[in-house]
Amino acid sequence: MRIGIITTMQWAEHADAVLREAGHRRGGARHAVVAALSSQECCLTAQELHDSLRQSGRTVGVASIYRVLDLLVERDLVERVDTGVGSARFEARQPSGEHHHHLVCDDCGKVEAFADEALERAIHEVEQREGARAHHILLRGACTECRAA
Amino acid sequence: MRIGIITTMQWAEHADAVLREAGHRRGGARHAVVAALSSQECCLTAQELHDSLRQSGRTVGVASIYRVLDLLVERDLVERVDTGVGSARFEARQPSGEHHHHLVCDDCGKVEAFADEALERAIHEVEQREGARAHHILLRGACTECRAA
DNA sequence: ATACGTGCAAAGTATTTGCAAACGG
DNA sequence: CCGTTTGCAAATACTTTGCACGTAT
Repeated sequence: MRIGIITTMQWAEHADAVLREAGHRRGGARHAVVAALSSQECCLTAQELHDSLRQSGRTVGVASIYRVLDLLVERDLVERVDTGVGSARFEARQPSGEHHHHLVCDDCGKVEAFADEALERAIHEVEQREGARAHHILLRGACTECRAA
Repeated sequence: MRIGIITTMQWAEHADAVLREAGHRRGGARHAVVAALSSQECCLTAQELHDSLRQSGRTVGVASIYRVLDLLVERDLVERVDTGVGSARFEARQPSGEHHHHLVCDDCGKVEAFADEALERAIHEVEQREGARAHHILLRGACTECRAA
């Protein structure tokens, strides 16, 4: 079970390697954004990244954050999630293909993760048939918190 | 096969009925937007709706278009599709539950529709399990045109 | 050394809001 | 009549771009 498995920790190195091979230099902003993304379970907005970096003492211009994210998305290193509520969200894409999808709360806009194997199998078939390279699924409903309240 | 089937033509009346029961009045802008959506197979942007209405001689303020769309989305009469490319898109939601999903072209940004029964079954189960009310699936890849080119 | 990366501020889109007039029930 | 709906313009939210400077290779 070791082959093909790349842990979250290793994602940052993987991203750096891909970009280096593509001829990109690694400035401070990109390094900080990649580090922040790699330590994150679920998707973040550009603003959240910006705030989180500032709190760790490394202020990065918001424009650089968007530019780095663009680059990462182009290379399929990061997935962009558009929930339709607030700004776009971004999360690291594991090269293993392992991933989850999201539920957006109708009430408070919060985003939760979910995963399902049968669903993945079904969508993988459709993906092949339609010649697509990637997919993303969005559920709408009440998040755990709003359901309880 | 007649029970439960509501055709596209009937969607407009259905929408009007739902909104009337909710205590909304039917002004000209809303009527025009509902009519435009009902005659449309696939999702449109607010701008496309605006242009299309102007061409049919009924100019509607863009703010009203957004307000009407908000109302329709709130009542689950319209589905909002965020492709991450350009603006949000909107399409009529058939009360029968019949619907399709979309593929966004990485190349030109065009949006194509697709449907799959097995996929619907799989996602329906997840929806139940997670307590969600709706779902939407986005594929990314090359559209028919860009694949040919 | 030299081109790429970065930050700032300005510009660009997409969408929402305030307000007064028009209009439906 | 009264409160909703509408259109306009202004405001806001998010993202991209221009440009001068820094810095990795």
